[in-house]
Amino acid sequence: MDYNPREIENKWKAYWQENRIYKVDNPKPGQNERPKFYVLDMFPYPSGSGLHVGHPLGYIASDIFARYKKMSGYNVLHPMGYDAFGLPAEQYAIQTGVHPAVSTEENIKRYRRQLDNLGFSFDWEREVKTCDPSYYKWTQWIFIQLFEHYFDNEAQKALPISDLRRRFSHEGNARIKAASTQEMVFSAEEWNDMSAKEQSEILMNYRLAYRKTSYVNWCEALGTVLANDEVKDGVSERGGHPVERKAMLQWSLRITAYAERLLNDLKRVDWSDALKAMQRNWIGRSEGAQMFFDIKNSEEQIEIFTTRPDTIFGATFMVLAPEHPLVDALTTEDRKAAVSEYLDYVNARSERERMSEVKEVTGVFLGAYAINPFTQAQIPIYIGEYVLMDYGTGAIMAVPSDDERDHAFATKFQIPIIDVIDKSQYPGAGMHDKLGTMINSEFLDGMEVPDAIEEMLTRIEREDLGVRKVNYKLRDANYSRQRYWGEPFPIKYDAEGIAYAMDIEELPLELPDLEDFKPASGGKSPLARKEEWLKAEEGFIRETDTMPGFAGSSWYFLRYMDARNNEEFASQEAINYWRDVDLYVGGTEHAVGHLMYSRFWHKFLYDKGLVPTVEPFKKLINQGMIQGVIEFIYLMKEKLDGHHHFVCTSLTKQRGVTDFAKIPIHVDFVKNYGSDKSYVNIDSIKRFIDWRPEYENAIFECGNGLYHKGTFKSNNGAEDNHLLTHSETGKMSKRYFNVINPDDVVERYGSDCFRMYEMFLGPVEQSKPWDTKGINGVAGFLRKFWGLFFNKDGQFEVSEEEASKEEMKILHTAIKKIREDIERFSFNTCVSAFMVASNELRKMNCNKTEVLEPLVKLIAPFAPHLAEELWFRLGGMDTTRTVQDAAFPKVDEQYLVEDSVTYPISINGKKRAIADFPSDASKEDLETAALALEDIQKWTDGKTVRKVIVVPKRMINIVVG
RNA sequence: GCCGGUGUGGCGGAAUUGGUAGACGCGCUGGAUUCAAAAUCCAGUUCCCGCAAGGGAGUGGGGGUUCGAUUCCCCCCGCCGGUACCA
Repeated sequence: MDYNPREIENKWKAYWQENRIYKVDNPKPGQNERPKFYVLDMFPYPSGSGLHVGHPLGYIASDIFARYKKMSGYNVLHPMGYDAFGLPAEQYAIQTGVHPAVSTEENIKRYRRQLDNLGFSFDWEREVKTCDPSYYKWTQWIFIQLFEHYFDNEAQKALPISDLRRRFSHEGNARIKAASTQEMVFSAEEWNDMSAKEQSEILMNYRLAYRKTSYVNWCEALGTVLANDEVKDGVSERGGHPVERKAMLQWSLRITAYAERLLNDLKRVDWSDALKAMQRNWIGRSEGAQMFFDIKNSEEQIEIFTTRPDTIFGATFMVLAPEHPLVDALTTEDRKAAVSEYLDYVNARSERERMSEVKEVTGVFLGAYAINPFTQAQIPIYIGEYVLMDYGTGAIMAVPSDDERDHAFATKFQIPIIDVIDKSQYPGAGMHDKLGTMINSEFLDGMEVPDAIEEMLTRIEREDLGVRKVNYKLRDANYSRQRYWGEPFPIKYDAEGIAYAMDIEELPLELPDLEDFKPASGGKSPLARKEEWLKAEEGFIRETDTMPGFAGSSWYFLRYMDARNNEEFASQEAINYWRDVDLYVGGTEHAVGHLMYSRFWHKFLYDKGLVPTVEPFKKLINQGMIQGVIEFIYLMKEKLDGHHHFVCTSLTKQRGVTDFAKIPIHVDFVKNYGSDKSYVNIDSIKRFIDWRPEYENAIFECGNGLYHKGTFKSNNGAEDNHLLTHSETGKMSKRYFNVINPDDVVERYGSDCFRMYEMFLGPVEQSKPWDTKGINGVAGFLRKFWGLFFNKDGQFEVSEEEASKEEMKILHTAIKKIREDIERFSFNTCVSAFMVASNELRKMNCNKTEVLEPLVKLIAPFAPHLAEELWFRLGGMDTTRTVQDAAFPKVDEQYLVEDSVTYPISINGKKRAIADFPSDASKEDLETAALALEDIQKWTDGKTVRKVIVVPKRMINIVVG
């Protein structure tokens, strides 16, 4: 029988499903001797366009690994679900009126069908959907826990708000070191005298989930605020809409409290350096001093943060952020008009403009002066755009001699510049390098910069001018979205506006039905229009914002451990069994968003004693993107015989020619596709236009001259009906005719072939283009592999004869290679090893069970359907339900022992001969034998052999002079 | 700018601790089969010189360490990703 993937794949998919082959149990303690292994994929957002060919890359890799681990004796958790709340479904609802729940459910069905098509070993009985009330009940529950806890900086962990309340009433807050929004000091009496409202406002400063007015990223087009990681280059990551700064009352999560732990614990995880670097960057730790500057004729002080206290003798002015609270108070009468004009200018500028015009220096003098605490000099105070309100203290001491921005500012406003560091000893050092010798700095003169920094920090603390301080770029995470399709906050407000968490018994707070999904007026969520829902309880109103996309995804990996639990987010028994994710596979786009929030939530749950591990994801692999190949033709306009012709050109920018058209061409019309000689001819362009008439204009009517349809000239001027095409690698997109739908590939080649081909493309972590033709190689391999089990008449026929030593060597070489390569996630070389083994066995006409049976087990993680069919035919099903229950083959080293070794023999490092020598030959024997070779004597004749290097089983190198 | 990654045939890529550079696959060339095509099979395929035997060059460029470097070190260049008034 010929290899017919469709037939066998459908058969075994049905069998797996019926027999619940991939169901995974949570064993009772002591019940299951097998060690656990948790393999997780980042769950997808079920978008309307379905799964594309790049998605499955990571899923296939993790599926292979999961199956391999299972066959190696592990109890493997390998679940899948959907990140199902999100903006696209809501925007689709606004456009079409289709309820997000409906479209999301449809998309999920489609995703499921596509995933099933690829033969994954997911345990679907553990499926989670973040939009399901039985799931988001626990998202809400975790939010309440965050609301009910604060972060104690001494204990370096989260503690209950009730503890804090108790301590306040006994001792005030002077001795409490906790992460807080605003710093203030009160005594126990003061606390006890406060109204409930005042107390609640103070507690808000401490809660890990808290509400405050802050400048947020407001996106008018999306009608919602966005988190920092959802904004890229001043526009929204989704949709690319402009984002502006706006002060709003918002929920936030105090992730900054965990900054130090998030940074330090990166040491404990096995992630790529690139990813760790991204997280480190995002956290952005810097050490320095927080210090106060007095102001001339004022009681106020300006608090600044600096990493370079050593340069303070060069601080000749100060700059505040335009939003700084002291701006108004410090502005003198005569400067009011100028300052107000500047503030108008700043407010009118979008985030985008501010970012794109970074180089331009703007600012205005407030009229006030600060006192440099070390020189006692009066230095002018400015406001300027380049100082950001939400980093440090929103104010800086400016040292124009050692900071490019301060320098530019000082130059523009003609402020004195005092050199304080002599860098002449460090010719390569830049302005920001902490190198040099102090000058013009009184007691620091002559000191090296690092020593001067330390000396200043000590003095600042001793003289009570400030304190050592660690600052982070990481900001608290904005947690409110003015949207419908997200988790409602389990929060209600009383008449005074005090926020209360709902009781756990009341959860989930379900999202009510709506007909109209447009945002409500005043930048509010559409939920604000749903009055009966809003005022569900006497005297209380609900929060109308919903939670952001990262809420549900910050803990889903824990839910899989016990996905159907209605009493807890997951039972302690389940969590203590599965513990953490051993292997996590997903894209880099979540490097600072999801991966940071999940770690934060996990650490919080760890503080609460609810999870046993400090980090949720032990090892992480980022799969690369699968790109498309885009074939373009370039047509250049040229006047010939009074007509304009389009002329093919390989150099689009030659001779300053700008009047050309760059047309993407469907690969079906390209000859020699993928090579540098690929071309289209006129006939195929005509066919192309028949097929896509809208392209006729693009091809024949760019420019406005006359032209001859179908007359082309090649690059060298000769008449030709060929047009060279140019390939580029880029995004898969409909407009480039290069989108590959996995379903189509599976339809034609089968899912085993698709799986193996995606792996064969290259290293999982690398981005690479999809090459439509390359798949034939893998398809051919699978046919040949299948053919090993069948005779010339197409009958299944294997032999029980004992396999030869050589055949066993082929098998065990493959086992060794494939085991090692799976362990290091090198799946492309695994496929290659299968090809080598199968080619060699085919040459030997080997059909011995002794070789083929282990080979079937070996390929089972990669091509599960094919393996299952062959396993069944070999009779393996008599002992196991499925090949997945069989043990993954082990290497028997005895078959890998060689009698002889082929040695390359080099003269002065250049290979000159190859010879076989016994593998147990001594170094001396090898040397003698090598020197005796005819091919070698030719090179040594008349020369002195100075040295012979013999590396047993590797090579021999002869040095002659 | 800063941080990280990466650079190997016509193409995707392999070379795991410094030890035969180019595994495996695509593409291409030639042959077999066929009325023909597809498919399949066989052989070849880094580049240059040469009928061949053989020789030379070669892993972005330059230098270094070494008997020996794709691999280690220094400098430079290109590409990809992240980030950017972060004080």
